[in-house]
Amino acid sequence: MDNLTIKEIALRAGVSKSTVSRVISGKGYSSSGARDKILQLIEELQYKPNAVARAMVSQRTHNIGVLIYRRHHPIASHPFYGKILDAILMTAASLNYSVFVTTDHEMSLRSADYMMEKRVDGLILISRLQQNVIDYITKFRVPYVMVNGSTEVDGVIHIVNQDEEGGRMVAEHLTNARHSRIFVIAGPQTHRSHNLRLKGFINYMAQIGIPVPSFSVKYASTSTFGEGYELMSSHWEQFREGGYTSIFATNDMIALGAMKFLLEQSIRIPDQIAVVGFDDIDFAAMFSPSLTTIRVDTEEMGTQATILLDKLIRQEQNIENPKQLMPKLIFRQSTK
Amino acid sequence: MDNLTIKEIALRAGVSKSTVSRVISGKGYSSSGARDKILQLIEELQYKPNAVARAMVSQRTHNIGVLIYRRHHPIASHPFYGKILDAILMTAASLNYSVFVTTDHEMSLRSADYMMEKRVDGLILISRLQQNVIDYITKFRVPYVMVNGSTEVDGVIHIVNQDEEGGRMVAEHLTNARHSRIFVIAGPQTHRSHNLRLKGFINYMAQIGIPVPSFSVKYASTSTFGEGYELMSSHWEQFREGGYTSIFATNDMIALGAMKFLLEQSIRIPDQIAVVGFDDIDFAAMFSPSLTTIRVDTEEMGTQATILLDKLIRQEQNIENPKQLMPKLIFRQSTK
DNA sequence: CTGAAAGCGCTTACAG
DNA sequence: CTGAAAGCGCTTACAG
Repeated sequence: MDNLTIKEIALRAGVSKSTVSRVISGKGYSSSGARDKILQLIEELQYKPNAVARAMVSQRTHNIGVLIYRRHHPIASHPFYGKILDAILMTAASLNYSVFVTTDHEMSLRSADYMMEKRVDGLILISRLQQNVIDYITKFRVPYVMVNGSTEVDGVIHIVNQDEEGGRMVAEHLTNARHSRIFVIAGPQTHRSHNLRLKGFINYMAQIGIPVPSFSVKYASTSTFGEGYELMSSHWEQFREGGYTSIFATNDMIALGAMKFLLEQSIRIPDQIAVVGFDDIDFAAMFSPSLTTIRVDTEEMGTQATILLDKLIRQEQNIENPKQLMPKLIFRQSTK
Repeated sequence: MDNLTIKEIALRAGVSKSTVSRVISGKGYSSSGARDKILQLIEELQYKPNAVARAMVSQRTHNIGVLIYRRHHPIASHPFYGKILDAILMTAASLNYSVFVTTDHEMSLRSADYMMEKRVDGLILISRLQQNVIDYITKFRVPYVMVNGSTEVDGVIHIVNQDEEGGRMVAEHLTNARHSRIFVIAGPQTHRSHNLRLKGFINYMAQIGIPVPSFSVKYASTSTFGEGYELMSSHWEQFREGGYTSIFATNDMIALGAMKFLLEQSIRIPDQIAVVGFDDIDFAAMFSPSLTTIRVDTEEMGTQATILLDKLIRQEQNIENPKQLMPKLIFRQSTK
């Protein structure tokens, strides 16, 4: 059995390819006699229209590409970006798109190149995309949306969390619980979200008259578990002498790394030290003690991104830039 | 600027489309004069060949599809399958394939359908695919490989871990540390890996004369953290009265859930109870205490799968069925 | 209601 | 070394 084409169906049904095409698409007229026979043949022979040929003529592939940039290894399996990807996958399926997933470590233009050749209908760019990539993609006039990117680009749909507000929430939560000596571990400040989370936190503290001294803030070069552990370990002396009673880390991975170190020192959390993270990755709830954190609605991010991209692709008018997502405090054992 | 095609390049270079096509592909002759001019034009105009048109004529899309089945939500972000996916993504890129990622909750044929229409060059099927899906895919003669599937199908390349051997390793590790009262929490036995892990464990115990009584084995209906926690909680009385000194769970998620419960009861791990999991997901090392487990080489699984699929696609002769991957004991705090 | 023809953007023999 | 022609599997006006 060779590739089954519309031609074969037409032959067997004793009609022309045009007629077959019409009944498949449901557009244009067809006699019920022809229709029944063709439909039956399709069922019987399990004919599937060739999407490649369709894309060729319609100039629409019904494919979208997801480009995720991460310097380090885990990508799809990343506890935060993976969630966004999952939501994209679900939503894309419901809108009848297939999705190409591409990861890029070097942020070379190579992965973008692929997408251009494949002629995807649109692109979702996740995480810290560099300007040259954005320029490049723009040049090809492919519709795209950004999710949790590091930069704001004019006129580009960019789906982000209200990170500054989240930072404020942390400060509020901790100070309400009478903490005033708070140690901060901040992720890479080149990334929009880490930067704003820290900013929101610091501003609130200043406002209520408990300014955060700069020596209380340590900067991590990567937002990883290992880095959280290391930073906590290397500043342990300073921490004890400083009389800190709590820690805010600008993401859960860093917070969890720090907690691991504390637990190994037999510190009781939250009795001796309270800890707050940010993101609400799955592990945050599973860790023991579970981690109080600020939930970022990753599902909504992925869903929104896909829906908006679809609108862009269909050239819908008046697409409004999405509102920034509102984060939410998740109160767990680490501050209870 | 409209879509830039080979026709436009030919026009500007003052040659025919055939010639342009030849210099792009590098096949066939071309005068260096023509070549230089064409190459320059391509560079200047940033021409990208349309992959859809290419696929149309070559009957090769250079796309592969990854089909992951999970009954419950997390898919790409799954700590185990996500890792396999990452490895596939990396390897596929190096072999010049783009990858469609599809997830399916209902294991309907719908997602398989998409793949057939898109005419992917091949498919990677992950996790518990049902027979009807396999039959369906087989009918379309699309090359495919299975990874960590639940069933063995004759003549199908199936990449799996030596789970039975892994189960044996756990038994050996625990008994070497003088544990004889071992409580077992086993994941769904319909899944090949959970089944074999348990089997390997039980057989070894029987061999060395410490048979595992059936009341010491509890079955989880899903292999999740929540289920591990619940099972531990609901059998806590029995556990204490049984004088157990250790736990083996057939995957890390279950083990971690059980540990979380134990820690909440202020049990000291491993002093009072030792715990061993299986998989070595990232979180196993991060948990406090870190979890002793059997590492499954997910990276190798994904890499192998992709390489073998590529061979299948290129119709290479004598492709040998891959050896089952050897697992490895990772000795951590939970049994130290 | 239906068929012939042209075309989507490429590649691949085949002449020259 | 190069160009004209046919074809990959569809869809879409356009006649009839």
